[in-house]
Amino acid sequence: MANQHPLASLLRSFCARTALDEREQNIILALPFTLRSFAPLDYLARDGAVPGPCPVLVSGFAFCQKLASDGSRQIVSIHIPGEALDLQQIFLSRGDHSVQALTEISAALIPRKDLQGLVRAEPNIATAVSVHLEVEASILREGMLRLGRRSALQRVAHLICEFSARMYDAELSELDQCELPMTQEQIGDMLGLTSVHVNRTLKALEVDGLIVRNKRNLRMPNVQALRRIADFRDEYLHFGHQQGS
Amino acid sequence: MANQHPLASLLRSFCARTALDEREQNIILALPFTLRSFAPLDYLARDGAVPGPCPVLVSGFAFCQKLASDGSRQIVSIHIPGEALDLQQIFLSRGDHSVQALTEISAALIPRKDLQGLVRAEPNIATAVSVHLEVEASILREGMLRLGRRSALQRVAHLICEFSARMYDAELSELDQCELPMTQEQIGDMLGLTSVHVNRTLKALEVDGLIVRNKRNLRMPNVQALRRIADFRDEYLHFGHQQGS
DNA sequence: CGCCTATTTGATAGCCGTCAACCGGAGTGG
DNA sequence: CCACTCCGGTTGACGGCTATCAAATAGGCG
Repeated sequence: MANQHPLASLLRSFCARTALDEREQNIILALPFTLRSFAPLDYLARDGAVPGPCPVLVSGFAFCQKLASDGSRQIVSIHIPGEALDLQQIFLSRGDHSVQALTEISAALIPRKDLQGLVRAEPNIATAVSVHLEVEASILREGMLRLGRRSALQRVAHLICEFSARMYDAELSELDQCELPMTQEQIGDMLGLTSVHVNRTLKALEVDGLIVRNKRNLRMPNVQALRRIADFRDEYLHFGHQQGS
Repeated sequence: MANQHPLASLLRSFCARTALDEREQNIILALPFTLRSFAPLDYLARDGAVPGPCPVLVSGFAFCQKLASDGSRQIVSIHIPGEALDLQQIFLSRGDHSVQALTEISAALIPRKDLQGLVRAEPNIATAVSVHLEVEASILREGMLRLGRRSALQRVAHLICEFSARMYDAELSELDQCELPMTQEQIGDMLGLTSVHVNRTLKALEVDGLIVRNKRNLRMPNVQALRRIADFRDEYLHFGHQQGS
């Protein structure tokens, strides 16, 4: 029932990290929005443009990217159902990155004015939004460590660990199994590698028995071992009830 | 006069991006804090620890870092005087990165409770804090592009451009000149390079006439050319009056 | 003066990028 | 139904950028 509301899973992730009473929860669920579908690679926001309404992913996957002037792409984040896509920019007048659909998606578009008003009027909800921003920033920092200081094998393994951990936390998959919604080229654009090398690296992980592949579906027979070689610890994802004292 | 208040430059950067009236400005200046000095490499916050009071840099430089389990370090951000160091974590119960002094610094330590109370009671100030978080996140995303998709030469040039642009915006240096407060090893830890290669790269920039070095003091005879090869555009820093509509 | 750290330079190795070709499945149109 | 096309995935050969190892220089400080 509650799970059928398009914003239910966003609310769920807010409540997991910040205490919200019933009235506040209902205010979030009462936010105005319009549901819209997007095809793969459709833009939900453009780098340099004035931000539009804030999209919340109802189903499907999306990513944020930046382009270098030589055309090379860096995917800076990937988003799973239930996540807000553009909270990063509710108060900025220009986008600093683009947001694109990775798969077919359905998104609830919330007018920025309403979100801004909510943040002004409701301190607890404002806190929840700040926590959301802080967790996203934490994931970005871990992404920098991944890009700057890890080998290709570690990067790919780490991405798999992070993605499956987030999917598991959102109750969207098992911990030892997930379906990566990206092409190998997109994985490369996320990890600072070429698609060719991503391919070789996935194969190496498979030869080592750390993953089993079937198309883009991955099974991890030994999650502990995979996390060890990836140097993955999930603290930076700030799962669970993390309200500070 | 106002510039002598330890929080004056933080307030200044808030006001540059978010409209705050005089009452609100005075509330910020009335925040309780204790001034403290730190020696280079002293910790202001530790990865995994419960966050303490929030430090605001009054003088000197600081950085945030994460460690991989093999001991290699990734510096994820560098901070200049006037910046808040740990707003990222005011609402989180565990730090996800460490904060260390880069040089001798003086910091105003603000109790987290007071900051949290401020954010709850003052919507405009809460907005200013959110904008601060969003700008920091934007810098992290550009950092990911730098790490993932740029050559060593571009990375070093880009870092110089970013640092000098931020120092210039804070009115702490000229646009074509700055003093990098980091060792070459720390620059490497920021850019995903070794100190040896940073050294060679700095030399290459100097041979190309893009920088002139005197110890750690840099002069950029041709800022435009340096920015071009760095692929640096300052929009991601969200300078100026950026309050969204 | 002597120690320690930061910088500089050289030689070598290796990870990953580049280029190129081929494969395989899905969709399309004849 | 089958040929064609296209995109994503796979594999091999080769090269280059950057790491690694090593050593020498320079500067700061007791």
